Amino acid sequence: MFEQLRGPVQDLPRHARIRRSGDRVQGVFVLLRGWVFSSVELPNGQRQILKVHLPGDILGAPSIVLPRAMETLSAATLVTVAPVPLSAFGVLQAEAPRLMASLFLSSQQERVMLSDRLAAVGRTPAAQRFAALLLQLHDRLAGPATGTVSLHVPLTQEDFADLLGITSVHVNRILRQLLSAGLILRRQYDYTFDPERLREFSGMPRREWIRNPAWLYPAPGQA
Amino acid sequence: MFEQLRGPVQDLPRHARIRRSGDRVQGVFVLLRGWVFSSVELPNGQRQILKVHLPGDILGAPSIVLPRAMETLSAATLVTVAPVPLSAFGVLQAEAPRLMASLFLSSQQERVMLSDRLAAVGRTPAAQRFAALLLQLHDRLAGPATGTVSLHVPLTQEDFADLLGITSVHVNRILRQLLSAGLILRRQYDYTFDPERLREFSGMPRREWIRNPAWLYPAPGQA
DNA sequence: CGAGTGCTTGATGGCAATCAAACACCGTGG
DNA sequence: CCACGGTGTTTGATTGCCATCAAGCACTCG
Repeated sequence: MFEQLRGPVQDLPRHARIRRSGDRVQGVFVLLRGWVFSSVELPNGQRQILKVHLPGDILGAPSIVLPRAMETLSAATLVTVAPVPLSAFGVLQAEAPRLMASLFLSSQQERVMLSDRLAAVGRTPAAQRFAALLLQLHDRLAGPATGTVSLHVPLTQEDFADLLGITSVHVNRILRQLLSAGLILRRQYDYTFDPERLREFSGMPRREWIRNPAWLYPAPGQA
Repeated sequence: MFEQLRGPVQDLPRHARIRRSGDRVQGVFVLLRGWVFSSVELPNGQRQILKVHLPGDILGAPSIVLPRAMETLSAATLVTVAPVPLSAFGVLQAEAPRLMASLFLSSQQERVMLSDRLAAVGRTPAAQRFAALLLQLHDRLAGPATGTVSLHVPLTQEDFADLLGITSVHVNRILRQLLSAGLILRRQYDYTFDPERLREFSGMPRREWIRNPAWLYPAPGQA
């Protein structure tokens, strides 16, 4: 559906700004390839990364209720994105109400993830948040798994710092702490760990998601 | 619309749990009177309050994508609430697509507010977050104002602590710091301050909201 | 009038920030 | 070919925000 409504595809290098905080909101973007950060910049020059977006994600949706964008969208890797104008939502709303309901649901899912982050940043030490971040990335990239897993995470320690709400110096100390505790292994940007042990350490609950709620898909096959 | 779909009204005393984290999700609630906290509980027994809900708010919406509730809903004051079953969303989706789109928008607004909180908790000292909290409550209760304003906030310092992600002891020290700096006045649970000065101190941007986006309400009067 | 709740203040300690300085790696240009 | 700046990583020393522990006070309520 979005494919018909979206604009021309663009390739952008790492560190490129797809949209800056404060820009007039023209619409949203669809991420087709690569990783994108959505972040907030603070008056003192620091930034807090709100979310790492993976391919398939819709970028910049929260700002559709604002005249000027709240978040900066920046390319964490080489990326491919496509713009989607605001008018697309008008089309969806009129012609695909069920898809609109499904967008509503996915934004609730985003609220759950943001809430978990808020609780973690407010209440748990940085080492546990780092563990939780690795786990969450693995879940989103590969789904639940058992036994030791490997994960390629093309993020610098500076990126981790902005995600976790700490400094890059401290990221390094924590990483070293997890390495010497044997909780993770690392070679370059490849991380290896046991999800079970890491989850226990992180203290984060495992979340199950309802994919097709009964109220939206009344009886399988009738749709 | 919700009035037709909701269940019987209930009155609950302060500290009552409307729904506990982990409960099976039956639906959402509408808050008719009083203040309600939605909070997450952590393994170590601490809690992080995600949001203070004011009358008119929908409670527990994020958990509709989960089999078991993520947030605990607890009464901050004497409250009146009414349950809304999940099936109500099916009715809305089928019969009131525009209302569904409007729910989608308000959940984006919640994402913006959560994002601001996340950035604040991750990146700013507690005194500034306290200032931001007072401002946000004032904006939601009374709308933008100029000159000195007064605000009744029926929250204990323990409540503030769980909202800000600090301890109640530290809330007290920060409150005293703001008082002696002349940024706020307080008598009992009534706070008086100058929004301009407090906003400058807090470092939070002022947010404008789009109420009726063109794509949802194409031409004023046609709807 | 004792128990509970909420507020206040002091002393001490820890997690993480800040400041500082190397080191490795890489692409560029003289 | 090597010098060079830029980016990213690593480690040490010091500082500061906030947690923790502790204790006292005010107020309300059964």
